[in-house]
Amino acid sequence: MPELPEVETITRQLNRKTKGLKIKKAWFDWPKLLKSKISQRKFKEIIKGKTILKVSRKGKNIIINLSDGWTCLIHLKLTGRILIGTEGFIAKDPYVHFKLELSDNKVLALSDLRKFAKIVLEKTEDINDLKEIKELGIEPLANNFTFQKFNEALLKKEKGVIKEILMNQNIIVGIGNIYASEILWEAKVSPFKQIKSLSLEEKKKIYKAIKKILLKAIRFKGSTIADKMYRDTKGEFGKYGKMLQAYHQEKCSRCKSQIKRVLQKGRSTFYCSQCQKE
DNA sequence: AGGGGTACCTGCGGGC
DNA sequence: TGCCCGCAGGTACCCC
Repeated sequence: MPELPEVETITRQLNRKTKGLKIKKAWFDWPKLLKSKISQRKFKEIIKGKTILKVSRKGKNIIINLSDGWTCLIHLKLTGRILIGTEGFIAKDPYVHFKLELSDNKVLALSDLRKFAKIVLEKTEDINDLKEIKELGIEPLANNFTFQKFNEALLKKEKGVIKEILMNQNIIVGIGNIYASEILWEAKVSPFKQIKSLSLEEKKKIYKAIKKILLKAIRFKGSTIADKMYRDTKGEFGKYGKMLQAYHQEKCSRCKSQIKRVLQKGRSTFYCSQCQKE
């Protein structure tokens, strides 16, 4: 489900609503969610009484810095949600598998229909050595995300098509299946183009589209599409879902041609065959 | 080393 | 109605 705009929205809300609060108790009913080497019992023991110092994002990972040198990492995968509210509000969601009771008597919950989400508890000093963080590519919202940096990142790969490269978290972080299609539509570049065959002009258009699309999607609090799966921490929809130009669309708003759907590496790609010629 | 296939899960909508 | 199939916003791991 969540790509950079959704995770960024959730992270900002989490930081605003839970920074400085204490964790009274941890609860979960799906132990496979914990991917730490730490046991379930130990996890509960460690997290109890910790203060939430800061919540930030690295790629699609939510990073929760705790007191006493501990950090909790959450990845929402396809159907994960973070909800914050009263016990009554949380109880309305049938897929809650993890809860933190907070010192303001609100609950921070992780809901996940498909149970793919994961939680890792690690010493803060070791967090950057985790494989899910260590290998991450460039961050498109960072100040140092210049065209130069983007171009260098693309040079990491000699083979492969642009759509798959945009989704490769080891090259550039945060872009998933929806925004890859949206970015290439905006840039008017074919998703089938081999990385080596891209002109400088095309790479510049993709670079601009990445910044434009991701920032705009964040302004509208992410994309909720027809399945209504994505919600923010209040349970509200992301409004960018209604503004998508390619993903699950019928017609190109620029040239009125049919938007086509094709499988790439098992994932649906949407593109305009007129605007995005190879 | 890196690519392909598959596993991890549940639900929904469409076709027969 | 019911069953089977394909599809879903993402990795992670095994095998060659």
